[in-house]
Amino acid sequence: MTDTRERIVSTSAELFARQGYSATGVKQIVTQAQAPFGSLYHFFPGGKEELGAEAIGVSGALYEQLIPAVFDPAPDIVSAVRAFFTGAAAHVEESGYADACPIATVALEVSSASEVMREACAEVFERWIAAGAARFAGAGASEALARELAIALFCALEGAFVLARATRDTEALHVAGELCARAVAAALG
Amino acid sequence: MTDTRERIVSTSAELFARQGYSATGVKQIVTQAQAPFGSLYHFFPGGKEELGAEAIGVSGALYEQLIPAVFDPAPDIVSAVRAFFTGAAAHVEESGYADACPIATVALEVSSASEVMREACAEVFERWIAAGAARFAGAGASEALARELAIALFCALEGAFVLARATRDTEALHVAGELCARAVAAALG
DNA sequence: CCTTCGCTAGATTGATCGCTCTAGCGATAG
DNA sequence: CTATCGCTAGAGCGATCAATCTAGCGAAGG
Repeated sequence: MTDTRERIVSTSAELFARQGYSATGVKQIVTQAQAPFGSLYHFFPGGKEELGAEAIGVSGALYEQLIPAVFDPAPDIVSAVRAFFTGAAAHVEESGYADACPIATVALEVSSASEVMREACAEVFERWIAAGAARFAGAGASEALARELAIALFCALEGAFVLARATRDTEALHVAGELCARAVAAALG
Repeated sequence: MTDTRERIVSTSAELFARQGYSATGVKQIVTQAQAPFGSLYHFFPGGKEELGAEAIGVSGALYEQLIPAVFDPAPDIVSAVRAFFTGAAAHVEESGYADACPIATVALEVSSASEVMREACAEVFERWIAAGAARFAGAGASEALARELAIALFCALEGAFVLARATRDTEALHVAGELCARAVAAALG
């Protein structure tokens, strides 16, 4: 029954994404995960911090799958970029502006508080950017340009998420997506 | 002696910016502000939430002043955009990656938890974007384009802040700034 | 059968949470 | 002088925090 451990991690990932790290209590996690309290500290002797770092990693791996899921079926890379933002906008709106980036909230919170958590977030972000850069490199960009485009796309998306959640409006996602699509077209056209 | 009230607000703004809303306790605020505990609830009967909303407003007004401070002395608007990002990068690095956007962390945290706080954050963001749009409109952009550019710039900056704080690296700020500068030049050139 | 051990189960710890309460200071007003 | 009132001052409230503790369940191995 490693089922319990998995349930704790995925519930943590969900709660951290919606409420942040500090606002989520370990008691809330085990309750919602329907897991015994003792199990949490059996699987994660390092406590909330160790659990948090793993939850970030799981969330990161899960969201990284969105890249091939959106880019593979797209006719070209510019369409893919556009589809990524419109898809994100739809998902944010459908969740009632609760689910945007599953890492960003925690990343900002722990940046000056927990080195372990900060590094976990940084690793996820780096992986996302590397995966994005690989796409742009595959579309003909030099290695340096591909990384720059991936970083720019990441920044536009994360920033738009912040604005979307605060204002309850997907306008920023559409504006940022359109601008990114045009920038990619200009750089690779 | 309205000095005490002011000290509570500015200390709150500082702590919320660095640690986030949930992780900052009211006791920590009054201790650091060297204010009596009772004064907090005298000035803010609504408690932490009322104080938080005001602190966000103060932070927002303070940071809005950076727009004229950077754009006014710049020779042209493209240089101003570039200077804004390099200035932000320098400030983030100097503070040991503690001070980036004073609102974003809180905005993400409270988005699904406190409507009062969420609206306070949204108002600040809207004000920033309106101020930015006014600059672009003054440089010849149509009203619609000016707003789009301001939103894009906001998103790029906020996203770069997220990445910078997580990775302890200003690369994203420089990449995003350069891309924004080029986008503005292309749109207004 | 019995021992071992991974895991469950939750009571309990001290600390801290946001907040309420009473008491009293000090300046102003009558 | 006394009364009023804005503000200071902090003790103390119940609740909740992350974390530790002991106790025991149940399947696997001998």
